[in-house]
Amino acid sequence: MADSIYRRIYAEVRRVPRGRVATYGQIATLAGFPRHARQVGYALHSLRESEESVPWHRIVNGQGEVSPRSVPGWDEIQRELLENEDVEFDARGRIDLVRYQWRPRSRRKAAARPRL
DNA sequence: TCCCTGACTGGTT
DNA sequence: AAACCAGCCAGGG
Repeated sequence: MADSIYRRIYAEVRRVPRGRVATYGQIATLAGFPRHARQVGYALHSLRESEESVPWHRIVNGQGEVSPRSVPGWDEIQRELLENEDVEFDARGRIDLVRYQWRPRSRRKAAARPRL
């Protein structure tokens, strides 16, 4: 299995608290794999029900929007899950990362782009 | 084992 | 602003 890397990714995703979001790139960096944002997406894609403890819905893309997936309808579910956690979407369907992005260590200006 | 595909991102055109 | 392009990695046929 690919767990060595996927495991690290899931572990980081699990750290994202309710009502907050993280970006794919951010998770990749936190997991120790800078520039592997795409792998984070793949890892989440391969999630099974058995891993439902992973809050996949709290992961959004670098622009604060829910990434479109191959299966239509999923994005709506993700948005609902986030709204249930009081995460707000603007008229363009985007989340204000400055306000909602999870910042584990220090709270900085929270650039919309986590430095890779 | 080769080949294809897929929840991304940042930099260039 | 939109389209392209190059990295990046694992799993299934």
